[in-house]
Amino acid sequence: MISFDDFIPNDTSPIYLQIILHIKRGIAAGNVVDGDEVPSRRSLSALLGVNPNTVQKSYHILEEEGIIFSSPGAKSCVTIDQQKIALIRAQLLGDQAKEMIHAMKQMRISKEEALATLSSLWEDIPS
Amino acid sequence: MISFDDFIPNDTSPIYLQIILHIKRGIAAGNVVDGDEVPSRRSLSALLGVNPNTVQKSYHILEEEGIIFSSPGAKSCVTIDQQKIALIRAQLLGDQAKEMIHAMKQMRISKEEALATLSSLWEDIPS
Amino acid sequence: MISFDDFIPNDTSPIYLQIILHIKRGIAAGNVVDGDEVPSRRSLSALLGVNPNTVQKSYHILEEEGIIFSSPGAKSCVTIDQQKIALIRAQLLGDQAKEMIHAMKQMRISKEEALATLSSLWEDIPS
Amino acid sequence: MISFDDFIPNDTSPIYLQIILHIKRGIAAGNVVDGDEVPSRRSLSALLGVNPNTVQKSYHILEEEGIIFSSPGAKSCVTIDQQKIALIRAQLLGDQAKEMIHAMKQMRISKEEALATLSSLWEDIPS
DNA sequence: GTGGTCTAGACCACC
DNA sequence: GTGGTCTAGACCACG
Repeated sequence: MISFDDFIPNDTSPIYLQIILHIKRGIAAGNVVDGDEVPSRRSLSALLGVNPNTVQKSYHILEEEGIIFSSPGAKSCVTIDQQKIALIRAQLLGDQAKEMIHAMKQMRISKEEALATLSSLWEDIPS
Repeated sequence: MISFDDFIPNDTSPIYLQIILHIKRGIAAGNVVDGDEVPSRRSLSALLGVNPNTVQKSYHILEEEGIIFSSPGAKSCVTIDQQKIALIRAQLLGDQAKEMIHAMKQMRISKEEALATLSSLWEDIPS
Repeated sequence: MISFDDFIPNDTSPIYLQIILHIKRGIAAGNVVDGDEVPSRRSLSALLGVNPNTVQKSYHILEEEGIIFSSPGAKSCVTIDQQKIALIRAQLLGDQAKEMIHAMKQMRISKEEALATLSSLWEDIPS
Repeated sequence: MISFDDFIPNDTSPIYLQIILHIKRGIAAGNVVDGDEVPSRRSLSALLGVNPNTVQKSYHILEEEGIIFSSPGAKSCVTIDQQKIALIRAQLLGDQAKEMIHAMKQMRISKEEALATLSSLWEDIPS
């Protein structure tokens, strides 16, 4: 089951997109296997303190992307194989790295300073 | 004059925030000195393909933060000293690094793999 | 519920200010009591033929003045006591009278003619 | 010559409309006769502390309404007869009275209180 | 359905 | 030309 303990909402991006991203990252982390359940709309909305509709919207999009599968009355579950997981992981990792590099270059920060900063802050961020 | 050639819009964050971030990164890069002009609302909005009002909102917030100065009929300009620049740079660098680390940890990606990915992609991203 | 049947838009003053004025006059008239609902942004904008955003602006200002109270998803309502009502009434009455007198004096119209004109037209204006 | 000593700008209506109204009221007051000069663009803009373009806009509209007449190089002057003056006066007086009555009725203020308020404040407003 | 925000286009006043 | 404001329409999150 995907954990949402480390979900940190930010208000510059729509919540439903943040939820999608969180779930994809959980999948990339290998925390889920094919057939795993996802939290129910009700329980997740209660946990995150958001509206059930918002969670519903996230799940609906993930369903359209073929990542989760719902059937009426039953729990929703993840439908994904190892290949897809690797793909998602590579995609998210690459995007994040590119965004970081782009930001650094806009600020004229050298590769060395960027890597050193990341390295020094690494332990400070809780898992 | 601050350049917007390398401005890459993304649609998950409000445009006016992206503009603010771009300008702050330009300041952090040392591309701007005290008294420098910023592009007019109209010219920048035409360049970015957005509404002048969106640029206006960005500039208004930057003005409230004491980073730019405007007066009716005249060009707006940057009002900033070296200390503020250093502060903005440290803030942006730290925030970006923390976001990267948070994403990596959510995906259970090790420090080594993260740094290696950044390193290998560094040259691919144009300045 | 406050009525907008007798709302007459004029195009020399911003609509959002006219809406604010109309609501304050309704309060001064005693048509509204503490806890009364105000029309929703959408319904009022449809009724007046303006954009919901324009109504939103009016309500936002009234909220800053402590006259109405809003919370997401719920209906907005009036928060006002008898003292505030008397204050608003006195303010609006005084302002209106002063503006009338100022206009009369600019046109060199005597007090007698002004009062006589008001008196003779009084019945012609529908409530 | 029309006086602008008692011109009191308010920021809820465009300045060029306020200037037009002021001139019309001056005409209604009988302060001008046919052929009278109006202040030059430059002098009036300096007096009111506004931009010459704004005064120009007011004069242009008055010209289209046939109230003032300009010819290149010469001073602009009022072209109006006694009949027109009476018409303008009646119009402005009626409009002002109607607006006052409408406001009073919206606030459920009686004719007696309205007249009494006007009467009591009359001397307080400077000519 | 509700309130709140973001983006868009037109207009006003100024240099 | 410049900055500033008002109105418009679409979208997000909530009850």
